[in-house]
Amino acid sequence: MRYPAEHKEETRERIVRAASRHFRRRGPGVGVAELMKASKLTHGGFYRHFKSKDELFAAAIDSAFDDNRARIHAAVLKAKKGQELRAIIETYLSDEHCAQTASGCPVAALAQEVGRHSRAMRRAMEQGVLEVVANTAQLMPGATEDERRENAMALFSAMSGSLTVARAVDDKNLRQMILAAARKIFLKAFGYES
Amino acid sequence: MRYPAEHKEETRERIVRAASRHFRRRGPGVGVAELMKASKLTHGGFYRHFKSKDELFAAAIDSAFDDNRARIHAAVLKAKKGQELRAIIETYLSDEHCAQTASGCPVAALAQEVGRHSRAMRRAMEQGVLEVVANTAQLMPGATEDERRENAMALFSAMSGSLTVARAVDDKNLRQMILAAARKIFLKAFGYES
DNA sequence: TGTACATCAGTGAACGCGCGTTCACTGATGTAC
DNA sequence: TGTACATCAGTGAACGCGCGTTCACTGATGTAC
Repeated sequence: MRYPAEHKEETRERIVRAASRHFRRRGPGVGVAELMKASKLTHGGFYRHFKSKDELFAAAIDSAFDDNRARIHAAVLKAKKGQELRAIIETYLSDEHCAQTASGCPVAALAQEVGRHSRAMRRAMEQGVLEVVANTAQLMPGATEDERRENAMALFSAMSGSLTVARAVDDKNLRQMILAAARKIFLKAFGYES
Repeated sequence: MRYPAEHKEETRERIVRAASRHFRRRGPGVGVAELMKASKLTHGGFYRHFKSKDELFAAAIDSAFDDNRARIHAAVLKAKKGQELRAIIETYLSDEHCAQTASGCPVAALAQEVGRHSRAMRRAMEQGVLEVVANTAQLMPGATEDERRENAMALFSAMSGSLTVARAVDDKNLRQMILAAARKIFLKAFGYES
């Protein structure tokens, strides 16, 4: 083989990561040519790496959940003991996360389109959501593991809605008001009386 | 004039209502030809009624918020005294609403795409959201009007996320679990201890 | 060590297709007289 | 009351364009000998 075995795999990864950001910022309608250009390649080479645009889209969702996990993980590490859940809520519903769609949560960016797409997409979304839930359940209130997972599920799905609506409105003050109001009720609902 | 003055306006309304359902079910990508076909018309006549597809899309969002208001209003009317907010939460997060994207909440169906569209779209979404908030604020907990509006804003944005995620996952049981978990935390957060 | 050949990631032109939009036309009905 | 004309919502062919995908080709490098 001409290239070291990792070369092709590295290129693929580069395409997936760039595409993941593009899909989140611009939506699933962004074209293959533009996605390849973002990795300094031309569109013709696309099919050496992916069977179809849909295959890339599914891989991009997975990659986006990696970003999400990293964001949450960083927030938890920085938090004081007992304040981990507060840190997650405040990070997820921060003005920064709201402004950074491209590196942000794939649920808040893509879930509505995924709901209209194929089973494969919905499974990619489902798997990502379940992973987040599994990773954070131990931080949730609840007497049983099931209850903690339910709470994690409810919290993340709900927070994604507040982020989505904040991004969908035109007025900047209203956007911040939505995020602030959401932080307030989630902090209260999850035991942080302010 | 050939037709009674209302004829054209009635046709326009028919197109908007059918398009509103189509956009919610299939996304903003659905074509003009298909939208017109849904009203038993051909695509050529489209521009007698709208300057562009975007103009129809904005009108369709407005129309969708009418459906939303009707759904909420019906739930409130049927509710027992003091249980109005419970009725709203249970209706919005019901399996039925989840299954009926076409007649359902436009925020849960379209807000993510709207966030990527023009100012005009975002304003249509914003206005719809503000109207729901204004219409339901008096049912919310809170000492001041501002507080009640904040709570309404937080509740509706958050519920739309849970509905969106429920629709985006593949597994039917998980879908119902998400809705149930969301109903539980919102009922609790808004004062209905179960 | 040097040379001929094989490999294959990446290139860029080309494809068929469906999109939003335009436009010349139709034909049912209202109006003028 | 009857006839010629004007109106305009709706039709369907056509437009330019960008899309996802295909394909013949390139050229840098690894391998064989």
